[in-house]
Amino acid sequence: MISLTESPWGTPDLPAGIVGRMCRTTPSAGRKGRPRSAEADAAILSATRQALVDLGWSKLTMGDVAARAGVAKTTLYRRWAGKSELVVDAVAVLFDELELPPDRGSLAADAEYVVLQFAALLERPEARTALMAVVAESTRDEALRTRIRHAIVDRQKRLVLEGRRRAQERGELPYESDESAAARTADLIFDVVAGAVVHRSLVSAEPVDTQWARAFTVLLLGGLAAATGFAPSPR
Amino acid sequence: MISLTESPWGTPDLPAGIVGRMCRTTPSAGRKGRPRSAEADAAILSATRQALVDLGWSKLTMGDVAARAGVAKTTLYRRWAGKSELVVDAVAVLFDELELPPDRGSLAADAEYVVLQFAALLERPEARTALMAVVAESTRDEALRTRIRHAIVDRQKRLVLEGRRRAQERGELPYESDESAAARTADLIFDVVAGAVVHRSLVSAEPVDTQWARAFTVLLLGGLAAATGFAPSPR
DNA sequence: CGATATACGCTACGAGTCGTAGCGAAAGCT
DNA sequence: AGCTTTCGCTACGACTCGTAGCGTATATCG
Repeated sequence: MISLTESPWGTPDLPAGIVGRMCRTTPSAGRKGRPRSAEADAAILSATRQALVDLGWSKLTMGDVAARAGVAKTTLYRRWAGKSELVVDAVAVLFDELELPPDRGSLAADAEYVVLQFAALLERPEARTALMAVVAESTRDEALRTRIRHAIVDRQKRLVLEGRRRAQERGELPYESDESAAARTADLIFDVVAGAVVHRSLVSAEPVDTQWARAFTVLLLGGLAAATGFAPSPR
Repeated sequence: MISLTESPWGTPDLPAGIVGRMCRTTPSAGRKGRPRSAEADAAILSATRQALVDLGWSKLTMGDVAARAGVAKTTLYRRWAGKSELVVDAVAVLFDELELPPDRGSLAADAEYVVLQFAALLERPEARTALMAVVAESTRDEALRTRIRHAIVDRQKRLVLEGRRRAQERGELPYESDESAAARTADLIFDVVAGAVVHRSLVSAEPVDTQWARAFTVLLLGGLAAATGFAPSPR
C-alpha cells in the first residue's frame, strides 16, 4: 500500500504535464500488463526532494527515499539507474518554475529579475545541494551529462531567447542577420549569467542581493552593447 | 615502509612551500614525539590526485588512496577528517599553478590568457571531478566551505587584482577612489570569469576555445567599461 | 643515555549502503 | 477469463566507513 493521501512533504504539488517528459528507465517497452503507478512516481520524486532538504546529497540513500515514499527499494531501481538520475528528475521541475515576468519595460529590468529569481532558487537547499552534485557526477558520465542538459540546463535558455526577443521589439538590441553568431551570443550570455550567479551563491557564498544583481546587470548589458555595437540604455 | 622513490603518479612534484599552509587536522598540538612524515603527506596527496583521475570523485575511497600511497588507512584519518577535506588539499595545489604571464600588453590579452589557462586546468580530470564535488559537499558544511575558499578560491583573486593593477598602469582602467566599491567590482569580475568558464566547460560541456575566450573577453571588458565609465580599448 | 610522547602499520570490527534475486500477490489490458 | 507487468517483501554478498587496540618506530627532552 502506498499512502499518498497524507504526503507531508515540502513541495506542494507537481505542475502537471512534466511527468511525460521524464526519461527514466524504459517504462515497460511494450504496452500490455499493469502500468507503473504515476502516484508512486510523484511520491518518490517528492520524497527525494525532501530527503535532499533533510540529508543533503551525500547522505541521501536510495533506501531512505523508498521508505519516505512508502515504496519498496526495488521499485526505485526499476525506474532509475541510480541516485544521480533520480535526483536530476526530482529537481528538474524546480528549474521549470523560472520564468520571465509579464513585462518590466527594459532589458535591464528583465535581466535583473531573472538573476534574482535564479538566485532565490539556489537558496533552496534541495536545489543547491543537488545541482552541484549531479554536475560533479556528470564529469565522468556522458549519459548523465546529456540527461542534465535536457532536463535542466537547456530548458532555461528560453529565458535568454525570450529576453532578447523582447529587447529587440523595444529596439534595445539589433536583429542580427547572422543566425549562428546570434546563437553563439545567446549561449555566451547564458553561460555568463548562470555561471556568475551560481559561483557567487555557491562558491563565494555571498548573497545575490539587489545591489549585486544591479551591478552584474550593468556589466552584462554594457558588455552586450560592446559586443553588438549598440549603445547601452542608461536605465 | 613507504615506497616513495618510485612514485609512478601523475603530477610530477609538489611545488615546495605549499605544505606549510595546509590546514589539516592539528598536526600534533605540542612539539614532542615523532613528527608526522612529510613524505607520507606528499605520497597521499599525489595518490589522491591519481585516484581522482582513475576513479573520479564518487568511486574514490579512503582505503584505495591509502593503498596507492603505501600507507595505512588510519594514517589518513589521523590527518584529514574525511574524503572532502583530503581532496580539497589534494587539488588546491593545481589551482596555484595559475598565474599571469609576464605581460601581454593589454587588459584584453591578459584576461583572455587567464580564461584559457583556467579552462585548461578544468580539462584535467582531477580538477573537474573534484571541484564540483567538494563545492556540492560544502553546501551543507560551513567548515568545508571556508576551507575551500581559503585553499582554492580566494587565492585566485590575485589574478584579478594583478590584472587590474597592470591595466591601471597602462591607463586602461581608472584608479578608483572608493576602496570598497573597487573591492566589490573585483569580486564581481571574479565571479563572472570563474563562473562563466566553469559553466561553459562543465555544465554546457562545450569547449572553451580561443573563439569563445575572445567573445567572452569582449563582453567582459565592454561591461567593465560601462561600469567604470571608461572607453573600451578596441584592441 | 633513558624517559617520554607521538606517529605508524596492521588487524579486526559493527554499522551502514549497495544493487540484485526470488517469491507471491495485485492490477491493468485484451 | 487469461496474460502480462508491476509491486512489496525478504534476503543476500560485496563493499565502504570510521574506530579501537596493539606493538613498533622515531622524534624530543632531561
